[in-house]
Amino acid sequence: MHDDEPTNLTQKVARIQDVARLAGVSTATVSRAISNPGLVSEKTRDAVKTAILATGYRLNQSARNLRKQQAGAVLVLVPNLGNPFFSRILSGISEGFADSDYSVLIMDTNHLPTDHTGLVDYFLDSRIDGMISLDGSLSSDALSTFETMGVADKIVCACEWIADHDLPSVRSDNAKGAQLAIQHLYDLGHRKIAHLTGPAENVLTHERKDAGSQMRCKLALPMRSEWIIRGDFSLKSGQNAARRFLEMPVELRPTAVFCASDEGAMGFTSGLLAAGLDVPGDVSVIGFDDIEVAEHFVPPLTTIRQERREIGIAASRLLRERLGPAGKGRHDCSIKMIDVALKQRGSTAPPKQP
Amino acid sequence: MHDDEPTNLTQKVARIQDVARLAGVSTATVSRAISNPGLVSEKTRDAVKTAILATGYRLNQSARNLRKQQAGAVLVLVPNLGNPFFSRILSGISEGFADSDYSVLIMDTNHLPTDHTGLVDYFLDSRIDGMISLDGSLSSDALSTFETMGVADKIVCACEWIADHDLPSVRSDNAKGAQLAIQHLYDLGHRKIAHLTGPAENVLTHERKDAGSQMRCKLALPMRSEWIIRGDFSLKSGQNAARRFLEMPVELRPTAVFCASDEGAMGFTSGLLAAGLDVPGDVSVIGFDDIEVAEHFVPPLTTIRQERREIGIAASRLLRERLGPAGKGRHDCSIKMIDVALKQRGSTAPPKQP
DNA sequence: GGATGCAATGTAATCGATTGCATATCAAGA
DNA sequence: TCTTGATATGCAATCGATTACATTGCATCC
Repeated sequence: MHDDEPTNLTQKVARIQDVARLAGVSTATVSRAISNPGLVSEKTRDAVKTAILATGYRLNQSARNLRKQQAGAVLVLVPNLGNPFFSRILSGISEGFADSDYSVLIMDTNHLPTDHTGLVDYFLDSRIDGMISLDGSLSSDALSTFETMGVADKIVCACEWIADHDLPSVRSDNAKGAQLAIQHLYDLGHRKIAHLTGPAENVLTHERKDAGSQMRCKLALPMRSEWIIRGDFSLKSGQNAARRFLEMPVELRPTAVFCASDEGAMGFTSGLLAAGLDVPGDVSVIGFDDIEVAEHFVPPLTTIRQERREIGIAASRLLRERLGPAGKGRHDCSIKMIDVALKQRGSTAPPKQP
Repeated sequence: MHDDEPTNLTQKVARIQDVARLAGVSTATVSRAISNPGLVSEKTRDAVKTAILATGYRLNQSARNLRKQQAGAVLVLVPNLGNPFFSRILSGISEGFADSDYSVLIMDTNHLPTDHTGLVDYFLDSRIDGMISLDGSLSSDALSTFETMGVADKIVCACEWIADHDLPSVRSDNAKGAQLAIQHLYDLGHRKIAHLTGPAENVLTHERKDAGSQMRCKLALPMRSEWIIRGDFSLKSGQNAARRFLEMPVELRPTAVFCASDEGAMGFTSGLLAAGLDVPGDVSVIGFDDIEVAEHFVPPLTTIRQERREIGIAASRLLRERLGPAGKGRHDCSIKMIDVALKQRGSTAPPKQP
């Protein structure tokens, strides 16, 4: 009695029929006026436009999707939503799809069964048309399932990519980033430079470590195996690394550390500070990523900036190309490289005794 | 020539027709066997099951959605995806919908036009059936638009809620959290306790501040206006607060600070440490949220734990109830309160001179 | 004037599942 | 034997848009 509103129930939303009737044309014309305006005369187009406004018509996506045999959605796979590194990429992706008819689904692979084979069901159930994976650790099983089901060409990678598979991908110029980092430390006068790596199986880990090593080699810098400290991108692994660092005999300690991630760099720095060392006074630390907190860290973190929003936008563009009518038979392994830059802040300085 | 696979093109995916033919029944029966098994005899059910397996049939969600006049998706609004606080809630929500036919869309309100009125289009375009808002700052305009379009009863709030509107919501027991925090500091011997607030217009800010003040009042603790420091939940605002703290004459400085967020607490702590003070030696700091990094912070942060995954799960449950056939006419303003707990770690200790 | 071609529009089939209504079957009760 | 009712199933309309194909109108050219 107090919340019966029959008005809302009887007043159905307008369908394309209603628009057509009001505009004095057929539904086909209305449909064309909406999604292929070039095919309709200007007069008719206007009539349709007015009718749409008058009826408050809104296109029913479900109906369109059924007829067009599409899902109207894409899925984004994130290794860990709790990692703030991914947020900007996600917003870039959202932005990239904002002017499209695609909805963007986001899923955390952390909370998925480790066998990602089930993801193919999303395609098969026509829930998604395409996929962007920020996770380079998709199982090989999953990949081959995608291939046999013929959906592999609707997947693009961003940030991380999948070794031994030629999915198109968008990535930062990790090698250049590592070079910039080493070069920066070198220019400050550092000669004993350590590296805190990412997790063992990660593609980024190798890319950054190898490029860094090559650079040190090129600059004829000394290298010691203890100076490669295993980490996993996390704050905690950075703290562990600090412990390892402090265990080294003082004369063997590096004067600077290039960390494969900002979180690792921050954890490492915290660990050193807690032990009474000064950053950058005693040790210079440089990170990788330039996440939001990096510049608010104490000391503000020198790091390699990844243009995360750019990556997201580029990935969405890439996927949209592939999903569009043009990009059917494409199997070229395109790689879109996004530039990186050194952000010099307070965590790096010349060494005490050069 | 090298990647022509006509097999994949001709071999259409099975439709319900194909299953029906193979099982020797009508499509109606197949449909019922799938979504309302009780209506079908066991023998038929088995036959259908075998036929589904044999054909590799997968239900086409678009078709079902069109017929059932639903979108098969829900939208989650997040104030800021870059804030790791939300990740667990999101995974709780995902989990809550995992066994349903709903897809979960995630959207960052940060990157949306500030007038959220446009969100109603998602309903109108039949792209979503419901919405969970983690953002308490939805505009009043948007809310009334939702109401006039009759979709307000398909929205639930989580974490934050919307003042002056009676949307159902799931939230932590913020008042209890504030009380626990103050009580903890009191038990340690602190009498001069400051509070670092959240952003001014936020519902959580008021809830936590007011409950904290009441508690201090109840414990007959002194209160000074400088001891309420405005913040905005962010790391940076915590650092600013540290600056404010250090400007106070030493004799007026509180011995403990209850921060309305972990990020704020961490920023505040960094600021103090950078100035040479010790935490908890000189000042005890307690946060709110228990985000992942809290326990890896140096010192490990004492905080009020919110069961974020629980919140997400409860919110999804609440929304599913509302979307189900039963929950149509419900307009009760249900509030589901999730319990909080004190996590005692290393950032709080008895004051120096009690 | 008639053929030709293009532009604009209409007709109606189609996408694939769901479901109201009708029907068939069978057991129990009168 | 004939109802009656319950159970299981089938028929066919339906959801709302898209689009292949057909048609119309009109300008152009020989």
